[in-house]
Amino acid sequence: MENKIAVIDANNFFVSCERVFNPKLKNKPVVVLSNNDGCVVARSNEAKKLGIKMGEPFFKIQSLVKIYDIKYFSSNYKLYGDLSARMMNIINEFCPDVEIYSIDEAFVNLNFLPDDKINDFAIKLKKTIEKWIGIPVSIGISSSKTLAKLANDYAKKNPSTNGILNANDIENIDEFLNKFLVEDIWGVGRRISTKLYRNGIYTAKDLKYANPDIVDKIFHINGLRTQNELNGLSNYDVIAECSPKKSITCSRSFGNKVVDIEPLIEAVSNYTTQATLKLRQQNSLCKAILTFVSTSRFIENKYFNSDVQILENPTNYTPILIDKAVESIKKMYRKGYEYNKCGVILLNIISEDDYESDLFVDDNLNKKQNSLMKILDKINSNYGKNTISFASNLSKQKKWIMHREYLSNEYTTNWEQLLTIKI
DNA sequence: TCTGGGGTCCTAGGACCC
DNA sequence: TCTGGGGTCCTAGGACCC
Repeated sequence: MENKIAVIDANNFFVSCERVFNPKLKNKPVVVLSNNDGCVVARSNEAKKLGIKMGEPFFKIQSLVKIYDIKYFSSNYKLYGDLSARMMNIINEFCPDVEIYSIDEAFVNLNFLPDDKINDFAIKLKKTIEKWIGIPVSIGISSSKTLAKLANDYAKKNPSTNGILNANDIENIDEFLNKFLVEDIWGVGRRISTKLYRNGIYTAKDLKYANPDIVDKIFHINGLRTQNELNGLSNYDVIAECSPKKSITCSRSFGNKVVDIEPLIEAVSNYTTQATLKLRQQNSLCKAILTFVSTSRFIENKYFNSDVQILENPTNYTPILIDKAVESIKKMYRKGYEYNKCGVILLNIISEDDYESDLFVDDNLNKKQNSLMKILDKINSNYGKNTISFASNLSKQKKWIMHREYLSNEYTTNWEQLLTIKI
């Protein structure tokens, strides 16, 4: 029996989320912007047709926005995160093994179904998601993740499929693969594509039959895996358990340029607070913290620096990590630059359970710190983020805070805003 | 004026050891 | 003073994903 993997992927997810609570946006060109309203990160099909590219700076499309009356929104991650969770719950009700791959995408294992039930099952799943939460999805099915992604891609772009394609049903799979350039394949980016083209490998079909030695030379082990997957041999399993993060990043571009050290310290303290909360939520400790500062990439007077601090003992205690990050900022800060971004990355993450306390660690102190953090997390989760926060996070004029001028309401997580919906 | 954020995996090369 | 080769660990950087 053939292996059966499906990938379920929301169409233009952020835009679709905005449309759920604002039906007037239907059939109109809509874009969603990145933090600070900088770039376009999601586009409706109508906006795609106008030639707006993924990642395009918003200021560059101003004239298009006016001419075509394009609607635009800041990223509303609370709303998108909530709708994503609902979508994943529905998928989970249908399938035992679900791998949540990204905010809008999941791989599922369909081997529990007989072959002749697959298509009806996919239709039902798609309809249920659309009916219950109003998000349109596409479904691709095949014997490997890579082929399922191609099937999904095709289903999304070709209305005749009704948004679902089971590649296991395709009679002439080579003909199908010949429709895709190598750069359309999951795991093949721009750099590798260029090298493949230079070697005469243009389409997915070409890569399927390419000389493995050449593939290995330019694309290494991952290339060979992708090649296997194109041949229908699954090299990437559906991994249902969500594994703890191996690194946790928190960084933002600033709303305004920053030249003094104080706002940098304030921002980095804030980001460290957010990152350590995530660390505690997955019951982990980290052994190191990397802090970085940078100016814009697009100006002459550039500066980038990063600094790693190894911790004496693994920890998830916010004050210790803030101290380290602030120390790094002080070390890296240079006068005369216009900073536009800083951030922290928690590294060498281990599970709390795996940490056997060191002979020299004051175990009592550890326990006190732990319970203090738990109380703080609880209060902040019950009474709102930043009900209690750290001294270095407090300031009246947060110059660095990001702009989100065109934010929609948090309809699903804030009931007061729910009442403002106009139908 | 205005150009995102958060991840993972792999490789090459250096340091070190025997 | 000369100096091989293999193994391991670590880190920086590259490439990719959404």
